[in-house]
Amino acid sequence: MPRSQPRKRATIREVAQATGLSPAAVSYALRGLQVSEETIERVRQAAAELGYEADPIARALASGRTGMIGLLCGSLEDLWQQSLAFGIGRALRDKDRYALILDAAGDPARERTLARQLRDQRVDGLIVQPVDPAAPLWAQLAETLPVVAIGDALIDARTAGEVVFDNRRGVTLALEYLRDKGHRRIAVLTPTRSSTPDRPADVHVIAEANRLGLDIDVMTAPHGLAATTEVARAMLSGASRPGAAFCFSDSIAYGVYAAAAELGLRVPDDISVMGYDDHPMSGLLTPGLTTVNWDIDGIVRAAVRLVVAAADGQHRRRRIIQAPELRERGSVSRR
Amino acid sequence: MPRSQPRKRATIREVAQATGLSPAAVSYALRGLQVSEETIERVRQAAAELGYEADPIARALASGRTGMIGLLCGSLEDLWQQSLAFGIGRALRDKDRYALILDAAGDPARERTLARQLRDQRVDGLIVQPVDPAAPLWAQLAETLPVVAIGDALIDARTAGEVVFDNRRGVTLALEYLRDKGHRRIAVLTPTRSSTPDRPADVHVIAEANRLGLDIDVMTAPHGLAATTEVARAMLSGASRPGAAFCFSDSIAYGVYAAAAELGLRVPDDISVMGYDDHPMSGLLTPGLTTVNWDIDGIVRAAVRLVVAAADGQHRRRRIIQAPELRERGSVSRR
DNA sequence: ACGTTTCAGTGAACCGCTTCACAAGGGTTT
DNA sequence: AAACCCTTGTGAAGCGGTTCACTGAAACGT
Repeated sequence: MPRSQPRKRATIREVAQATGLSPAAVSYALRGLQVSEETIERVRQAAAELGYEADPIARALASGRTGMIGLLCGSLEDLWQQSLAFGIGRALRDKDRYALILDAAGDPARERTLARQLRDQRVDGLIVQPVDPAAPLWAQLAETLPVVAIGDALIDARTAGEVVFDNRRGVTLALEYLRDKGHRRIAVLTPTRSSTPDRPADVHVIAEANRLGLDIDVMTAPHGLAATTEVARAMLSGASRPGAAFCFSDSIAYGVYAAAAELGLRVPDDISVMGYDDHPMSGLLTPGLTTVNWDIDGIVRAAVRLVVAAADGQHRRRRIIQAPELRERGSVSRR
Repeated sequence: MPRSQPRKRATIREVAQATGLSPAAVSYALRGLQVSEETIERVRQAAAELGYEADPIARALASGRTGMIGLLCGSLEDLWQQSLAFGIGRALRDKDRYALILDAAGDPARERTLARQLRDQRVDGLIVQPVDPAAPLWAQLAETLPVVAIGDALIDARTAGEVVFDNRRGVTLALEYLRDKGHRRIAVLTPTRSSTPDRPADVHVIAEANRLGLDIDVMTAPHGLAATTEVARAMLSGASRPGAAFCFSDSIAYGVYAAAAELGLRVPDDISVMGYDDHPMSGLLTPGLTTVNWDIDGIVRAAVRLVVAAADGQHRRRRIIQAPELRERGSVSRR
């Protein structure tokens, strides 16, 4: 049947008419509630014939739920976070839910705006990897909406769950490894964050460095390969080049590789590099990037499980701690 | 002011009450329509005081528009497509619009379902990188919704615009390059697609190979580094290893690198590799991946410009052809 | 035989905004 | 002064579902 005009969609009222039922009955029937098996079948039939499918927007307005889960990423410029977002999107889809993915781009103000927007969009739950975990907004949101935080778990609120990176452990792993390899002077490259300069991970770095008697020099790198490369270039061509660079994400480490290549320096002979994340590409570089591995699949599963459970009304409120592992490849030399 | 209860949001009626206007007037005022400057100001004031913000869902239901753009990706497992999706998301945000990103995961059936869902979500426009460009669905959708296609531009419909990859040219570039390097026996690795086996790019490969007198062997690789590596491993350890592998995406080429490393083969000495896309990581590998570069920023800008223009009612209906460039690095050896 | 419970289904209000048709008032034209 | 327009604003009807309070009939217990 050719359909010259984009015929208007069938509404619930038309299905009601076709079946001789009330719209209410149809509404119930389609959700398998309240009505007899027989009616359900009859309604299904009619709906199929009319090509009826409930309008998600109208449904959202009336019921206050959308079936969507908001995903607010810290910065999608980071490749690992891209993978994470993609993984969560896929895991949600497997649970018949959809992710509304937004990117705070490292900006706390934007993060707040987007979080509100997500709430206004009536997402049934929110997974957030907060740029600013200390924002009071999270507590506010968590009162009305299941919020699952991924990260340093500093959200001081009744979240529906938290997937916590044991960054203290991750940092210890990395720094002890570097120390054991004989490194003392270490550049630490952390992602730029407009606010929250005293992010726990950074704090751990400083504390651990003190404990281990390391001489660290913290510098921040904006997101994006080009920007990171620039920072790395400055670090590498400075008067006194450190022996090792500890990068707070594999993406940043990639920038160090790029800068080193430009300057004709070799990894790890001229500069040792450590990453943090373990992105799939890290194993492909030459030399392979030695890094701190977080079980990304585990994180994805945990976050999705928590948020979906909470959205379905089962209160779990669990805190799942992610333990890191050192993934030794070849980017750190003995000194 | 402490807010123990998550006080209900203000509605337009309350703003109307506060200003002594009708809800209609408030609605107009907030959008700067129909009413006097003075009233607009007064309404703005009151809205700010009440913390009023229009409910996007109600607005969508009443007006039929959401401000969102749907983005339907072919397969987000591909790193280049991840970058593309991320880029489009960011570009849209810069235009005060939001992307609803969905992933067809290479499955035409899923693609159709998701496309319909996007339409039902009342997206104002749709950017799609179709898995199955021949599906009649596109024509249907395009009648009621601005659709911008990215890819081989085979969508036979009144799209709002198309960003076309000149794959013929890209393939020619790659294969001529390989021929000039003295390669004759070439493995071609293309992404698995459940349907549309005669994708134009593949067709071009065959045609060009014939023209150039190359001996090609086409094999398909599922998405994902692990799966790709497996296919590459089979290719590399087969009885008669080809001299070069032409991979239809950089992601696939990464799999070849991985497999080669596993098998102790060197790129390019034991196997030459060519990619297609030019993902940022390709320059960081050792050796750098020689590939066909598509201007990803240009694609992002073009797609976003077209879809936003169409969503705003300006009919452009342009077809923008993307010309590829050969990016020579070190993964192909002279034979 | 009668009151009570359960089941299947109904009607209407509502979710919060937009938009259409129309009206009141003031300014211009003829 | 009548006729016309423009501007600013109103009232009410949607948009397409959900949900609450309720009804009529059948089933049940005694």
